[in-house]
Amino acid sequence: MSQATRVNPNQRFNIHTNASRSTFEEQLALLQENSQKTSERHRQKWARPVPNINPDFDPIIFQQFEVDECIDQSSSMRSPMIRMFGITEPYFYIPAPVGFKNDDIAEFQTSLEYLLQRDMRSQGRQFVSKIEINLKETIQGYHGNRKCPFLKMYFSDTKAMSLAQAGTFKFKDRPLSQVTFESNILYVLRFMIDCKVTGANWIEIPPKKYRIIPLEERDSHCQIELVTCHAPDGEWSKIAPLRILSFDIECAGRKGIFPEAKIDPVIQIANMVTIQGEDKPFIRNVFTLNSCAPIVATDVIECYDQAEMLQAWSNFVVDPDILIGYNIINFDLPYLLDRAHHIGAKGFPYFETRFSSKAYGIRDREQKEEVHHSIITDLQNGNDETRRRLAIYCLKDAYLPQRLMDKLMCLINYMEMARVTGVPFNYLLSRGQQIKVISQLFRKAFEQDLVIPAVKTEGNQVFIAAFSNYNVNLNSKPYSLGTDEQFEGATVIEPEKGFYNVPITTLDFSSLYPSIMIAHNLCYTTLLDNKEIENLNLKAEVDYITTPYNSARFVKPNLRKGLLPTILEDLLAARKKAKAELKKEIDPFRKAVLDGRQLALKISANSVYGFTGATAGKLPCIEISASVTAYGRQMIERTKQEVESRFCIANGYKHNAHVIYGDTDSVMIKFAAGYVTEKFLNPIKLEFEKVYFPYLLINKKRYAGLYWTNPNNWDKLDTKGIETVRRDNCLLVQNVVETCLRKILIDRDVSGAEEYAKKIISDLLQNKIDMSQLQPHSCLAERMRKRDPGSAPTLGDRVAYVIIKATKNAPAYEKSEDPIYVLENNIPIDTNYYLENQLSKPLMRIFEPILGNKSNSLLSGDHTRVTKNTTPTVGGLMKFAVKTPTCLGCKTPLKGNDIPVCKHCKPKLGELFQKQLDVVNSLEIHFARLWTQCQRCQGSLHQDVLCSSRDCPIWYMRKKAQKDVADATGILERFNHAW
DNA sequence: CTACGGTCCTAA
DNA sequence: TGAGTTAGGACCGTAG
Repeated sequence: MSQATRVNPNQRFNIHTNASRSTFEEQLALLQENSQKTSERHRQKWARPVPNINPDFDPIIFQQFEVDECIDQSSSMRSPMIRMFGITEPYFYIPAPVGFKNDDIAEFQTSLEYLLQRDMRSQGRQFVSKIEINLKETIQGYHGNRKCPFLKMYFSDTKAMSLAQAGTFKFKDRPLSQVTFESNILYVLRFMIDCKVTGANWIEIPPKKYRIIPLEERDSHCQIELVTCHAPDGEWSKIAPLRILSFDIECAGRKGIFPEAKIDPVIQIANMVTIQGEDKPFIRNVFTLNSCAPIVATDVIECYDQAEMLQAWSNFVVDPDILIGYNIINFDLPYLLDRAHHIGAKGFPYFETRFSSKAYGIRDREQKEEVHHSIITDLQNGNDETRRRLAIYCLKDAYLPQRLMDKLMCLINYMEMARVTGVPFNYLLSRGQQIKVISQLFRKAFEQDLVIPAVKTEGNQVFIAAFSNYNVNLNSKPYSLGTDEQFEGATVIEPEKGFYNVPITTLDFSSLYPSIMIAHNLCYTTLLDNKEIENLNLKAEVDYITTPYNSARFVKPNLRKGLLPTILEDLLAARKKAKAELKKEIDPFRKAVLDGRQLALKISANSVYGFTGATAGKLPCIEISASVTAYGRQMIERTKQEVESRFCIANGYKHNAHVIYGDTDSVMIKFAAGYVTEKFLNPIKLEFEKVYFPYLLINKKRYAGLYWTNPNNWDKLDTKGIETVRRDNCLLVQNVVETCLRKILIDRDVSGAEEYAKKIISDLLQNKIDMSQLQPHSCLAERMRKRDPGSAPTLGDRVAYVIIKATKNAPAYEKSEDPIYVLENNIPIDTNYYLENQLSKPLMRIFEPILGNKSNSLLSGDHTRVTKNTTPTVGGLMKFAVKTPTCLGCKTPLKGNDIPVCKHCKPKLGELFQKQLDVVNSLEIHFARLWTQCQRCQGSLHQDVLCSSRDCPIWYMRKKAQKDVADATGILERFNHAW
């Protein structure tokens, strides 16, 4: 097939896209009245070439990204339809009653149909399409590999199906099994599994198997009957040239009030469209309300009416595959939709159906540099030059190449995940981990004629499906796990805390839990109970194993190879393959794809264990998960023993090995004092792949060390669980701890680290630490700071705050204050609080193992006795205290602000004036420098600074510098009264 | 003052 | 058709 016949992925929206394209063109004519040239350029750029394909000769090949479910309105059946793929009918299974024959189907179907029509309150329609008998096996438990008859029941719609599966079945007045099979799987996923479609794979529709639907028939039935689904390997692991629309909006908020869609207009929308794989955007434009001066390499679309602008934009957004932008899910998109609704802009319904109903997105907590709301309005209300400045700002937010690249890599990882697990792309964003395991489980089960029960949970007790065909107790049997109980997890070896200035060897099991499941054949399909052991006359150790968890028993692979072990083997093998290919690959983009793939495979393998242990989940099996962890505990314990008993002086080695720590699947080993000899290295060469040297072991799950994988260079500073990797600490703590660790572990300079820590403490007590460093820096705080109408923090949100001085033992809520307020009102920060409550403990934890008792001097030395230039305060009353003016020479209180000095200091007036002038000058220089820095960050030296991001450290410094200048100038002015 | 439970985040 | 697991440190507020 030729390149020309390959169709863009969005061809899947044939019906809708064509429809919108016609209105798009209509509305373009409208737009042209305003800006003919520009819109013409747009149309040419945006519109995907309508491919000239002939259904008789050309196949359609595309990478599908979305599979969804809708009702086919045109069909008299109102059939459910998977868009672009065709029609499939939902179904589920129940075990057939004993003795059920093909002849019984008609009678059964009639009775079921009757019940459904009654319950659906619809007499004329047929709900049960078909019932057939299939030989299947339940996934739950080993039953001697016997297949049994199941009734596969097809329905005309999903609602009827869910009604049927919730009801009680009867046949010839005998109640049937309450347990249904495969009735609780998402319809879309069901379809994909049955058709062997995986997320983001390539679909090929051969010639003559489709037809191009004329516009006037665009709602009619899709005629595609046969498609080829390419498994995502080799050639078909490629990625379609996606169109990525990156955009940003600006709203004209009222002064000091967060913009609300009902009131405040959208004034600009900047857009960039990039094709994946190309480094420059091929469309760069900005829609502006009112006139706007030209911008280089950018189409400026001037609109003179709010509704017109929104319409023009919604028409512009015909066909992107991916939308990105700062917080567009939570702010930009909802705002646009609300606004369009409010002002009655036309053309949004289409837009709405595509982007609002399924609003899902990759969580994006980046901080946008904000233009202050009041400034936006001023710029908007200015002339076309000021609006141009705003537009440039808006464009800058829409396009950041690095961000684009990051998002793309992220996208690739997701895509690989979709392909590996088989779920549609959007599930990865909107669903959890379970669905991925379910998808794989159903796929593999399908191949082996296994059916999966829809388990019912009652409280915390999970009931296994039980039914007559297997002669298992018809009354459901609860798991051995009682209500509220948790199963035991992994072992964490008690750490021998301390600083190790010797190489610490680490051994770890790769993919421990998956390997355990494979090695011991742990699976739903291999789990045994007493009854089956008796029935099938199975022999312990010969036919089955008993795990260390409550004597759970599983048959050996020769009787039946478990489904989970098969899935895991496939995943691990695929990962091995991906890693091998990754090693050979040179092209960076394909490298990233492969890396994403191997990562996806690893995560997939690891989440199988979690799935079996999810008591509130779809198919929990504590026998499996608890056996896995029980084996794991045995293994780590044994590893410790083996290492210590084998590598010891008694066995002819030079040193005794000693396990100083271990967690779940790893052990850290110290080989006595000093170095490790060559002779000793040899026999366990492979295991020396990873070494920490030096190594600081602080506590369980808390350590840091220099990580080596080859003897010549260290790879990285690895820190686990320490403040540096935790997001709930303020920046000051993170930075200090990080720097101290680097100095100690990399530079091996303990005293340098001490000095550094002392300097920081001294700076802190002298108020020299910038405020942005003192704010809690958790992701919750960021979430709270998101642009959010009404902007009042909801319960549970964390607010940006700093701790200020208040009366001793004042409750925390009296001591915390908004940083902006603090800055503007000169409220003293409680530096001691930060030292005692935030900095001291983390620092002590690091220095204590190295310095012992000496480390106390860090917190009590001379550096802590600096003069504190803060005003003493009395709680909240401080706000009302009137500051008494003092003499600028000797600080004696004065009667009024009119004079600068007392009479004793009057002779020094000139000298004091000069001094103050110097102060003002140097502060102004400092301020100017920060100003320039902000301008540089903004990308231009010729404009005012618009940024007021609360996260930017420079911003706080600048704000503080500005205030310092103002204060110093105020003092200077007092001299005016003297002459 | 300590003990304890709740919250948050991380290790694996 | 809502949700992977357990172990565990650090911190905070409160009960006693």
